[in-house]
Amino acid sequence: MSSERPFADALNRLRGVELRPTRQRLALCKMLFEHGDRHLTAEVLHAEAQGAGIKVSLATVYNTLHQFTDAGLLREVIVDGGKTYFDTNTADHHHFYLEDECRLQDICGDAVAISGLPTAPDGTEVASVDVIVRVRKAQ
Amino acid sequence: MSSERPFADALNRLRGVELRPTRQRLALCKMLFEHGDRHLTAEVLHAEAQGAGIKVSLATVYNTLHQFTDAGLLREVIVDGGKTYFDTNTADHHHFYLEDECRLQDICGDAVAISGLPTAPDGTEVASVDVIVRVRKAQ
DNA sequence: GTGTTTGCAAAGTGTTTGCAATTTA
DNA sequence: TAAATTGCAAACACTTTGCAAACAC
Repeated sequence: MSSERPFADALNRLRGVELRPTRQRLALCKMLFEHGDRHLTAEVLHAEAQGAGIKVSLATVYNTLHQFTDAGLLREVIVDGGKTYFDTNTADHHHFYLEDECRLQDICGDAVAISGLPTAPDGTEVASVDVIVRVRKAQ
Repeated sequence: MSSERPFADALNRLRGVELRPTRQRLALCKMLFEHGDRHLTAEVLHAEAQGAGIKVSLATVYNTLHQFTDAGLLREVIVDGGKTYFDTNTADHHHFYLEDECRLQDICGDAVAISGLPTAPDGTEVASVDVIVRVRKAQ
């Protein structure tokens, strides 16, 4: 969620993770976090930036999304080969994947419990548990 | 699991789903189902076939894997952008994903229970519920 | 000024496709 | 022989990379 000072918010967010607030990063940060939780691909964010008259190259969008992910501002979600979604919600939660629309929808993590999982294979530890509920148009 | 007549098994399997038992399909079917549950990419299966002296093109491996998947002999697993794994276990189950090795390991579905999932979004129905436990080398 | 970031275009990866030649029934 | 299948090479979608020019501090 964002306050009513999107530029100041974006600036603070970047400062918080020690990324230089360049024009491109500020603009992308603003678009990403201004309107609640979002699930975007690099291409979609790039198109959105173009549409808003912001000059950013696709390569920079990719770089920025990965920097934000490394900094913990975003989370990557893999549901569909050959496409990467970036989720602005970094809290513990799961996803519906609407196959017909190639769209993600959050499932709040608090309500969901998974029981009966075996312990991680020898020598490994759990990094994350992802639940993806694939749904499609009811027949 | 397979009997001790891998060629006969492969033949029966193909007949069961009404796919012509061509030399390539027979060979791939045999490799896939002869040795218990496997998680393979097209490239790996292709390399394995080459190694065994079987002449198959990569394109045919892709086609065949998709035909087998459509026929219900295989299941696709997506865990890693830009790579598709095919799982010879079509029973309801989940996966560990060993990130360091890019390798999948089955989690039997019987033991695992997921509670608290909300109902599918309006107008949709659940196609599948995939749980992926990402693990990495314990530090 | 110095080091960081950007944009472009090229390269990379995994996958799909069109079509002539081959194989299966 | 008719229809299905194969293999090749080209095309494809998405992503990453190298490097010179532009920018932030």
